[in-house]
This record gives sequence, structure tokens and C-alpha cells, in this order.
Amino acid sequence: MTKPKQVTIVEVAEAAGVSIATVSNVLNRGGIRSSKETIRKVELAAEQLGYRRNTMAAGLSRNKTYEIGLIIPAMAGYYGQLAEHLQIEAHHAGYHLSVFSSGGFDPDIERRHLEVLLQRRVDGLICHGLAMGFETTRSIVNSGTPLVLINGWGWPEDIATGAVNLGFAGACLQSVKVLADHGCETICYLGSKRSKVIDEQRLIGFDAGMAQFGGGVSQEIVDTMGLDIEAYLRDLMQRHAKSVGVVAFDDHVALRVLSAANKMNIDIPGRLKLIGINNDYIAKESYPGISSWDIPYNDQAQMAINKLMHKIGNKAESGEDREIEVPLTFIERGTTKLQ
Amino acid sequence: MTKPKQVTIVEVAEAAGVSIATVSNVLNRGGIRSSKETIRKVELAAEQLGYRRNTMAAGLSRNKTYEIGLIIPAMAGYYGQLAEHLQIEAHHAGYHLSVFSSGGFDPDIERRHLEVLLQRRVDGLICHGLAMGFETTRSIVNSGTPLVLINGWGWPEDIATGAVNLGFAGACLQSVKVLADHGCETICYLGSKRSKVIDEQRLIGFDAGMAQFGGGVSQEIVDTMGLDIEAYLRDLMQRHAKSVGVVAFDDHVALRVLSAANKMNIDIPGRLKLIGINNDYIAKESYPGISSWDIPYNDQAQMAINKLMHKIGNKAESGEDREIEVPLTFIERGTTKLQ
DNA sequence: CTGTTAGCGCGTTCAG
DNA sequence: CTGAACGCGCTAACAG
Repeated sequence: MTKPKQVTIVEVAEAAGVSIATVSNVLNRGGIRSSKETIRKVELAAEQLGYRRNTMAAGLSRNKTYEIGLIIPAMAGYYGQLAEHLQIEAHHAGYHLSVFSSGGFDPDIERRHLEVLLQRRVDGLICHGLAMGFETTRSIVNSGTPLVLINGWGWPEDIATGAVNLGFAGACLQSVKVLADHGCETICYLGSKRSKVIDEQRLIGFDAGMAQFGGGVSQEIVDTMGLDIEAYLRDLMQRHAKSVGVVAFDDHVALRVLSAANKMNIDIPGRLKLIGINNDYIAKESYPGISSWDIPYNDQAQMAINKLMHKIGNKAESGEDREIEVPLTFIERGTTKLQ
Repeated sequence: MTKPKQVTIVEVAEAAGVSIATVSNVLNRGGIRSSKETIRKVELAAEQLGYRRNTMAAGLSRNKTYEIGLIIPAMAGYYGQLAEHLQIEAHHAGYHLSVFSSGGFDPDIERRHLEVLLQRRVDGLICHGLAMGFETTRSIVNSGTPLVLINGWGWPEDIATGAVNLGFAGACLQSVKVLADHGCETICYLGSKRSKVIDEQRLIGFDAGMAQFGGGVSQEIVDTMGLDIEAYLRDLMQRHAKSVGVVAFDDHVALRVLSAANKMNIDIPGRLKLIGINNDYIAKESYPGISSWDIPYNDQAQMAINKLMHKIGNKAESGEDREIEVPLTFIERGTTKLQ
């Protein structure tokens, strides 16, 4: 199956009895400056011959692809959701978004995808928290292709055009407040070093929250990597007779805690109060429902695409900050309050 | 920011003091037939100038893109996982996979993505259960681009080169057997009409299972669209004094059932036994763990890519069937058996 | 082994 | 409003 030769504008031009320039104008430039009659003829011919524009030729010729590349650590959960929204927003802006997963923060795969996208001459790049270091990234993206970061804090301006970050710190800070207000005598943060930068942000918020609202409340910081949640919980409950609060890295971790607690018959939210992040569907559908922080996917996607468009169109940055912070919204459910 | 002109092989050729053909040979054709010295010179020049091959020009020239497109209904859950594995397998085969989501079985978005991919002249297409009809699909994919379906049953040969399908029917059939063996007096299938074709497959298996193993066992078939699970469960338990079995559409639905049961203090697996499909992480991490069917992502991805490669390379179909069935594996957990 | 040349399909002048 | 001609960056013969 050698690729069957596809029909080109030349053939359409012949069939319609006009020149290729005319065909190009009618088909790919919104029918500017052409007589109704010509337009009809061309469109008919194209339709009948099954003409389909060759993106490569077009891109090559005008030095613009109308494609933007997205690299995320994985397809699951938050990343995948964001990808969907970005795809939609990109489409609204007249661009197409190609999605690549770096298979869970693998720097090598990440580099490979980046390289491929640049070889494609994408007009822009959106990346979620690059696993590569600054230097490596710089040496790769020095081509002048605009790069917008998602959840990337403190990147140098010569690499990233800007960043759109979720307000994890604020969410964690407020989580501590909620738990403290509910009378927890100790508050634990169950982190995940796998997502380094995000974990850091959450810790910043947690620490700030403890400093601000944690008077007389003890604290603990634990990483879930290889942690036996059940054992940890048992130990925790033994050490504290009254109410314990847990801020989980995300709803995934929260579910594990919840399940362990259910198994051990720990009273929720009486003895144990729990807050997750992401507002995954599991948060809504577990029992009890997990209090969590909802992510405004739409906003984040819109802002990211806008930022990119500004840069691509060389428009002024419209006075926005280089790093935008998008706040999350608390959704309270059964793990922190009685119905 | 007009795109800064990128360096081309012409410039590399000049810098290295050779012809562009030589540069092309060295850089993009695996160093075929070139003196060590020339290779060194060219590579050095390319390195220093920061040369990056232009995929569009290459693809245009050789009429081959080494890109394959994937369209899935969504990024979440099974689809996203599969996409990751497909990406890896595609890479092993020397291809790149661009992923597009049709935003939940939206035929319009699906068509748009398909169109874009064909305009890119991808070498192959992988689609998960197209929402479009046969006719529409045919009119779009008649370009001779090989198309492999994932979970597509009974598609005409002139459209799809082949299909790699998960053995949902077999899994449901066996689920019924398991529940019947465990002494359930009634067995319910909680479906989801949203995923039409998949729901059909599951029902086929369920029906076959009831016919084969359901002697003396009553059955019920319900759709979860807009269903009040808690109310349904209450009703179900009232109508049946002994053990009730539920085959859920997937682990997502299973979790909702599980949560409702936990809330109502229904004994699991004593009074209610539950089996999901997909073996999502929620199945492992809920309490009790949800018995489910594990999906061999690797196998399915490998087979899909192989099928596509065979067709692209015009190799014989190696005697394989056009529709391949990949079996699932039962993972038993707390919702069907006591620890 | 290396250089020359002719396209790949389309966008864009610039005369008519 | 139309048509001929050139160029985008690269590959694939074919000569040398």
C-alpha cells in the first residue's frame, strides 16, 4: 500500500478551469477576492475530487503551522482533564493541540517529545512542570518558540514566556485553617515527592497555615512513597486521643486514607478529618464524600492559551503578570463535616 | 516575534564545506556511505549551528510522515492509559503518536480531529469506537490511510484495516458465573448507554452468562444514566432477602454502588457482591477492594501497533484475524470474597 | 563516496 | 480578478 497519491490544488485547478492561485485563494483563504461563480466552480471541483489540503506544504510555505504542542506527565487525572480543556481553547483560537505524555516525569521521554514538536515547527509549547533542568530546557527551547508553563514556579524569563499556576499553596493554607477551626489537635500533611514542584507548593501553604492558624496544634509531615497508610493511621490514632486532621496530597491519596480508616472503623469525621485536592470524581463518589479543592480547568486552560496567543501574535502582554495564579475552590463534604 | 529563521541544511552544508545532499545523508539517513571525516565535519557544523530537521519538509519530500494519529473519547481512565501504552509502542516502531480526545463521544469533534490528522497526512490512524456512523467514516477515511480500531466490533473491511478488542463479553460471562457460584439469588447488570458499543458487548456476555450459569437465578438489567443508586439498592435489598450480585459497567460505577452500600450499612460481600471492570486504581484502593477485570494494556497496544505496521509496510497480515480479541484477567477482592 | 538536480504541495508575489 | 513563476527545506535518483 504505497500511499495513493492524493489530489492537489493543481488537479482541482484543472478540473475547475482556473489557476492554482485562485484555488488557493478560494479554498484556504476564505474566498477573498473571487467572483461568486469562480468560488462555486472551485468548491465543486474540490468536493468532487475529494481534495484535502496538505498541512505540511501549507506550513512549509507560510512558515507557520497553527499547531501547538502539549507535554504532560501523564494522561490520568488532572493532567488529562487539563489537556481536554486546552484542546478546546486552542481550537477556539484557531490552533490545534497535540498531546504527549512523558510517562510520569521521565526526562528522557520529555526531551524526545520536545524535540519532535520543535522539528514539527509548532507555533507554541505548553508544558506541565518540566522534569528537565533549566539548562537542558534552555538548550532545547532556544529556538524562539514561545513556551508557557503549567504549574511551573520561578522559571527564568529567557526560557518560559510565562506560567499559569494553580493556587495550591493557598488551598493548603486554608485547609489547615479549616481543620484547626474544626478543633483538630494535630494536623498531618501526606505528601508525594514524586511530583516535586507541586509537593513543594503544597508544603509552603501547609507551613504558612500552621504558622498562622496552628496555635497549640501539633503537626506532622509524611511522604506517602512506600508508606503503609494503615499502620501510620493506627499509630496516629494511638498517639492522639482527640480529633486528627489530614491534608492529603490529592484525592487519590485521600481515598487510600479513607479506605484504611473505614477498614479500621475510625469515626469520620469525628476522630479523623480529611481534606483532599483536585476534586476528582472519587471525591464525590466515595463514602463519606471527600472534602476537596476544585480546579477551575476552564480558567486555567483559557489563560494558558491566551498567554501563548499573545506571545505568538507578538501582542503586548496586556499588562498581565508573567506568572498567573489561579485560585481553587473548597468543596466541603463528609470527611470534614457531618451532614 | 516573527519566527526567527531556523537553520537549514544549506547553512550546515556551507559551514561544513560539503553539499546539502551529503548533509542530508549524514544527518537524516543514518550516516549511510560517508567517510568518517565528512560525518564528523557535518555533525560538528550541525551541532554548532543548532540545526534541527524540519519535519514538514522531510515529510513532504518523501511522502511519509512517520506519524500516527490516535482519537479517543476522553483522556480519563482506560482511554488515557491505553494512549500512554500506544505512544510507547509507536515509538518502538519508529513512529510518533499524536493524541486527540473527542470530548466524550462527540461526533463533530471526532470528525474535526480526523480531518486534521488526514491533512497532516499521518501514516496511520487508531481510533477508539468511532461515534460517527459507517457512512460518514467511510467518506472521510477513503484516502487509503490504514485505520485500526480499538474496541470496534463488526466494522466493514473497506473502512477499518482491523480491530483489537477487549474481551468484555467473556469477562461479563465469567462475572455471572462467579456470582452464581457464590450463591447469589439474583444478579443485576448496571450498564451505561453512553458507551453504546461497549455496553452492548457487556450485555452479550451477561446474557450468555445468565443462560449458561443462571439456573434458578433471577436477573435485572438497569442503566445508570440518571439512576439514583441508593434508592435502587434499597429497593433491591428489600426485594431479595438473601445474597444479591451486581455486575457494574466499570469500576467507576462499582465505586458508586460500593459507597451507597457502605452508607446504608449493607454487608459486603455477605448481602451484596460486586464486580467491576477495568481494575482502575480505585478498585484496589477502595474499601473493601472491588473485584474487577484487569486490562492488558501492553498487549492491546502492541497488537494495535503491529496491525498498523503490517498494513503500512504492506506486509502480509501474518495470518492474523482482522478482529483480535484480548482477554481480561479477573482480580478478586473484598467485594466478592471474605479475606 | 560526494555533488547536481528535480520535484513534494502549497502560499505568495507581480504582471496582466 | 487571474495566471505564471518562484521559494519553503528536504529527499531521492542519478552522475561523477
